[in-house]
Amino acid sequence: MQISSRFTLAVHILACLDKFGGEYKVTSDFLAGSTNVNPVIVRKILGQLKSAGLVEIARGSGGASITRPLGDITFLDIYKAVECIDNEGLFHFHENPNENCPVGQNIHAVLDDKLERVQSAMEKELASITLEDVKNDLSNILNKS
Amino acid sequence: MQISSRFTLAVHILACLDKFGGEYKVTSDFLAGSTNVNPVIVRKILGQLKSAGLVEIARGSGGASITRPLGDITFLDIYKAVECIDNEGLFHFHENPNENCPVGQNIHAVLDDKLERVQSAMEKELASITLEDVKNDLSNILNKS
DNA sequence: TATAGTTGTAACAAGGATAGTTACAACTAT
DNA sequence: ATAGTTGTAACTATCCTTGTTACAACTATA
Repeated sequence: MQISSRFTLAVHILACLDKFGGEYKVTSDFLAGSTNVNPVIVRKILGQLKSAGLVEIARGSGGASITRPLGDITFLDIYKAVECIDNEGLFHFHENPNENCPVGQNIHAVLDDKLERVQSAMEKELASITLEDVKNDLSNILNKS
Repeated sequence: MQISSRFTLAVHILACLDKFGGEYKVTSDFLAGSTNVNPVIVRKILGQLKSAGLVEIARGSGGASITRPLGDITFLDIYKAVECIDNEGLFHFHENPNENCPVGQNIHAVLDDKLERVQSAMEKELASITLEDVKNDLSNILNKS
């Protein structure tokens, strides 16, 4: 099971908003062109980013833009915005282990803290990367060529 | 998107193999009873654990057992055994970003090392937990009651 | 050797998520 | 008033997960 492409798509979109925001009006059609993804999908993701407060979108006239300094937007912010695992954790438990079995009765309690540690490790790393890093690395590549 | 319940199920199964292995013949039906999951699903997971060298299964007569000391089986071993992400990484990329766009052309190169870091952080944590930990924590709970 | 219990696997179905697409009302700068 | 854009509903195809039935292959043991 993989994390959906909405995440990389969202990063791609945000990178475009930064890169082209000054020069062009960045609409869902514009972004659909760069990502090669359907404009409606782009709008859905933009909507999620907006709900998370990461972008604002001009109704009617069109065009989106980033609301915060790039260094203040982490991959964790983006991940949480587009990946709908609100109350659920990263791991999916089998539903109804047998309460009459000493293992089945306690497996949840035994695993919960361990799975929590794994999820935290992942989120900590996600939180250590910002859009600023993406911008810098992209600039380096573009300047070389 | 969540990691499938095959993972927690596999840990549950391995915990049962250790707990009941001396006393009972632990068959897929037995395990289906503790996990409350269909015996065919149990057999599939046992098959994956066998392919990974973590268990051996008695054909014909029935019953499975763990092949290694519990401290030598990490959550990462189990994760890799049951989660089929062989060549693919944890993150799923959108397929065909526009090669004519400076962002689309380089987004993959820019993100790859960052996503790799996230995946490594998660796997490192998975590798730090063993079935020995599960056994100990389970014992502690059972002794208290 | 015949039997009974078990494994391995195929085949199918239901359910949920992803991703694509069309369509259209609502909105707003010009 | 218009033209371009957003937000959203509705529908589809596809994939993955999980559950289920069915049955051939296997082996301990009676």
